Formats: sequence, structure tokens, C-alpha cells
Amino acid sequence: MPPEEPSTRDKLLDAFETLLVTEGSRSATLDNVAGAAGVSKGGLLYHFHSKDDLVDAMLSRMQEMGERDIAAMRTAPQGPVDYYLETSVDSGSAFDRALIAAARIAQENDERAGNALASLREQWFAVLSEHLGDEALARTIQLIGDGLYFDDTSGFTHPQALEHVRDVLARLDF
Amino acid sequence: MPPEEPSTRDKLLDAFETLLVTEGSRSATLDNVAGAAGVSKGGLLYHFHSKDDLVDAMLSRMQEMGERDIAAMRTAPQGPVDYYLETSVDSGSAFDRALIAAARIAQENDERAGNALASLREQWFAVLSEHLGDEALARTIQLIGDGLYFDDTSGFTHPQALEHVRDVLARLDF
DNA sequence: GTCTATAGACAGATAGAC
DNA sequence: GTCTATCTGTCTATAGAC
Repeated sequence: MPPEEPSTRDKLLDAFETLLVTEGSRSATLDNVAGAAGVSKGGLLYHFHSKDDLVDAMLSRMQEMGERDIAAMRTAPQGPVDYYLETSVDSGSAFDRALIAAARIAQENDERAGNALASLREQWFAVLSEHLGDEALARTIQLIGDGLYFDDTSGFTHPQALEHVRDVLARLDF
Repeated sequence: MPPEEPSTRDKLLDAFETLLVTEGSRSATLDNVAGAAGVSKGGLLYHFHSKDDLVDAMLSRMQEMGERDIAAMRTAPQGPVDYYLETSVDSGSAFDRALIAAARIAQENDERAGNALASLREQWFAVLSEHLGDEALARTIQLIGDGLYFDDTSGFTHPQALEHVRDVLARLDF
């Protein structure tokens, strides 16, 4: 059977994330979100009683994807380090979009978003640290991942960045 | 003679930056900026005719500080690499605050801010690359700097991060 | 140079029709 | 489940007093 059309609820969450990522939090208004999802503001507010509600739902969806990502990282055939660095380059996946959207919300002084992201980061670090048995190296690799992510989401794109990082890490033989 | 009290104009720019950094772009309204600087909205609009004007002035001030920073990086006694990494940890300096504020503006799809930041980044990279004679290493160090900066400004603080990075870089003997 | 008052657009949210 | 109409507050910006 063909893939289902996403529910209106999911279309609204997608539109909210996309607006946050591409135009920033000031453009992610209820009006714009509803419009981008092809419904009216009243329609949006049937699914989410308030903007806070919309944020909560977005973060829940992100956390679910996060659990799956960390499980995938633990069992990745290329190993956790390469998996982590590869997925730090924005691939345009639904999870990437959710992470960037959550970061935008966190910047508006939102504790829920800040805590959700902090929790994910701790789990990524734990996997790197366990696998490498070297906290300093694990921290450095996470910083490189943060840098890749930051550059991508800020429009500072360097096509060879990942290649350069692999080159340098290869000199460290771990 | 004692240091001069900052002008109202500078107090307004400082307040704008601080609001952007601590509470995000949605809180950086003309009302809030004026209030934080201790003047009325009318007072603000005497100095800056529009919000766009305020952004332009903020970016100009940042670019001036950026030129001085790149000059300091070139002649730093500890060398450009260590200077760059140290100043990537948010020290709370006026320049750091301006950089973070500009990043917030850039995220709202503002080309001026995006271009100003991209230009600074290219100059930092050029100094690193010249000094090291190794593009891959220069890129990796810039990514680590971006990671340090991103973590600090997102509230993901790791007190030992800089120490860990130095530890790992020491293994690369360059 | 700084203020108050106000205009006009837009924000989040409610009520009720369909 | 989705719509329109509307309320209330806030946003940027203007006008004019002091």
C-alpha cells in the first residue's frame, strides 16, 4: 500500500519546524504556520490549543526521533564516530530539521527546548566516550560535530569540511 | 581622566545586543531595547530611524571590532591557533556579544548579518590556514572553535572543553 | 535630545457557524 | 475537523510637545 498522506497535525508540525529553520522564530507565527500547512488559524488551534502546545508537540516528536538516532548510532556499521560526524552535516532529514527548530526555540529562552537538546547531547557524548575510552577525544569530536552543524545551519557551507575532518582524525590513530 | 559614560546611542546598541543574546530576537523589540537602555521608544527612534537602522549600526560596530580582532590574532604572542580557540569560548566581551547578536539576526534570514559574519569567518580561516600551511587542519580547528562558540551560546557549557581540545591537538604535533 | 500620544498592522487566542 | 469573525494586546513607526 502507498505511503499515507501525513495527518493535518503532522503537516502543522512540519510547517512550524520549516518556518523556524528557514525564516527564524519571528516568522514562525500561528498565522504563517497555518498558512504554510494549508489550513486556517482556527484549524491549527483545534489541534494545538496554544503556541506552547505546538512547541511541546514538536519537542516530543523530536525526542522520539532522538531515541531512534542514538540506538542507530550505537549499532552503526561505520562505528559511532563516523555515524555522528556524518549526521552532524545537515542532510535535510526530518530529525535534522527538528533539531534546528528546537535550537531556535531554545534561543528564545525556552527551558523545555534547552533541556531536551541538552539531554540528547549528553547521550551522544556518552556513546562517543564509551566507544573511544577517551573523554578528551570524545569531547573534541563532539565539538567538531557541533561546528559542522553550526556552519550548516548558519549558511557557512564548506563542501570539503567533512573530508578535512576525516583527514585530521586519521592522523590520531585511535 | 575617568572612562566616559557611554553615549545614549551606544547604550541602545548594547541593550539591543544583550536582549538578542539573552532572550532571543522575539524579545528584542524597540520597546524592550529602549526600556533596557533607560530611554523611551521615541528617544530610541531619534537615534535610529527604524529597526533596520539599529541592525545596520550594530553590524558596523561589530565589523570594526572584527578588524581589530583579526589584527590581534595575527600578532598574538601565543600564536593564532591558541588565540582563536581561547576567544571562541564566550568571555562575555563586547565583541563576543556582538557576534552572538549578529548570529541571531542572521537566523531571521537577514543577508546583511549573514554576509558580515561570513566575511569575518573567511578572514579567521585565512589566518589559520596561512599560519599552519594545512587547510584540513585549519578547517578542523575552525570547526572546533565553532563548536566551542555554539556550545557556550546554547548553554551547553563544559568547563574542561578547551583543556580537552588542547590535549587532543597536542597529539598532532604541528 | 527626549518625551507622550496615537496610528495602523499583526500577534495569540476565543466563540460559534458549518 | 475546519472555517470566519472578533477580541485584546503588542509591534513598528509617525507627529508634535517640551
